[in-house]
Amino acid sequence: MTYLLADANNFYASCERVFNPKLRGRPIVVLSNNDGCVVARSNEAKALGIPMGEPFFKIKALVKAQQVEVFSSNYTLYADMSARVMNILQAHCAETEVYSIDEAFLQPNRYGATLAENLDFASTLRQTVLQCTGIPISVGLANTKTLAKLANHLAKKRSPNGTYHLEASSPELAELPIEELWGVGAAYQQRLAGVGVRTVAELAKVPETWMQKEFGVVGLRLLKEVKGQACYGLEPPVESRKSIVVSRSFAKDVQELPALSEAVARYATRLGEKLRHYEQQAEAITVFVWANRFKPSEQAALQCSALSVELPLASSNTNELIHWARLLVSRLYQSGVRYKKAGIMATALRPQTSVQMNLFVDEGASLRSAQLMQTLDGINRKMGRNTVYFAACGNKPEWGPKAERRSGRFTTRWGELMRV
DNA sequence: TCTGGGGTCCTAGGACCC
DNA sequence: TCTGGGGTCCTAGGACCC
Repeated sequence: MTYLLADANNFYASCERVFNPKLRGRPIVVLSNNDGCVVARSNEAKALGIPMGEPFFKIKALVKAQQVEVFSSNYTLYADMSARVMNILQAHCAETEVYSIDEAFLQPNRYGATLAENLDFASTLRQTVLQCTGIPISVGLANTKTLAKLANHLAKKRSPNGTYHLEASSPELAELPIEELWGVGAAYQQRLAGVGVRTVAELAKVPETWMQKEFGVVGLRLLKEVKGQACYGLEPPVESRKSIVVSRSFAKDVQELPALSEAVARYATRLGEKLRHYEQQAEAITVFVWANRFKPSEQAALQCSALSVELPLASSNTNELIHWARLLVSRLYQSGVRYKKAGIMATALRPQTSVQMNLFVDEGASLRSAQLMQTLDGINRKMGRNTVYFAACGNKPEWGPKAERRSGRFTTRWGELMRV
């Protein structure tokens, strides 16, 4: 069985380039929320030595000197471009697993195809996506997902036509450091380096019993996948999430309870929208607050604190979510702490349709509030997010999000169509 | 001055039960 | 002297991913 991993090259940067041809050949970086960190770089930006995840303020001088093009995240645009790419992949492959916004595992239509035929298929697929969307992708081929990911990495680095094939016996594995492997993060890398395992080929020689003892079933599967034994298949799309989180950093530290409370009310609003969008209700919510970890004076214990509550009745109602969120945040709040970030998480999710009755709850009222939410969502969908919102969310706060360099939402907003 | 956001899975340990 | 054993469920924390 052959797995293909199709992965867009520098996806966010490529999206920006599609709508602005002047950006061709230029260094581009895309920033995270609040214009905080670098989350995507064009090849030219990588060549300038800008690392992934670098705080923006640290590269401002370089950006100016090298005339790097800088963009705030435009997730509306990226999500729409992603859908276009995925549609094409799905149209050409028998089986697909959309793994993230910019990558998908695929299986081609034909069984028993030769390697040459599969490589040819991958190359054609790449051409098609580029032609139809303007997004360049690379395709890795292998008989396990882990090796296909690795092959994709090589396709980007070494292959002129953006495709690459690997197998367990490929000599390249001796040159590839283990941290390039899907499933090896900083902790695994360190522990493996501690016993002298530094390359993928070295990992492949480790006894399975040792691996299982030290790294559990996750480690064992990793090892087997590297040796060419598939442990993971294509996953069907998840029909319901297990948790939903909304969290944001503040553009400025927040020290007062009313401001913190407003922020959490906004996140609760967004959480309600997401829950209703997925037709789910939460049985419990958790509120988090983070002290600014870059201010050494804060007590370490306060870096992140959280409180949860079980809702009396599973809900996706913004009004109720705000009510409980404000209660939790008022109990978490400590004066004198500089808060940098807050968030809210819905857990114990259940489908919206299964109505849980409760003797002490007025059903008529909950029906009316469901209608209110529908109306609210309808207006905000039509007129733009936050056209109508709860007073608890406040107005134009100081801590509010920063996105000073966002490009137009060219494909989803009539008012932001591309100008030529 | 400025440091992202949203997920999943696995494991260990405690509570509880028979 | 000597203090069961095994199962399930839940949660917190750690690891990973993009």
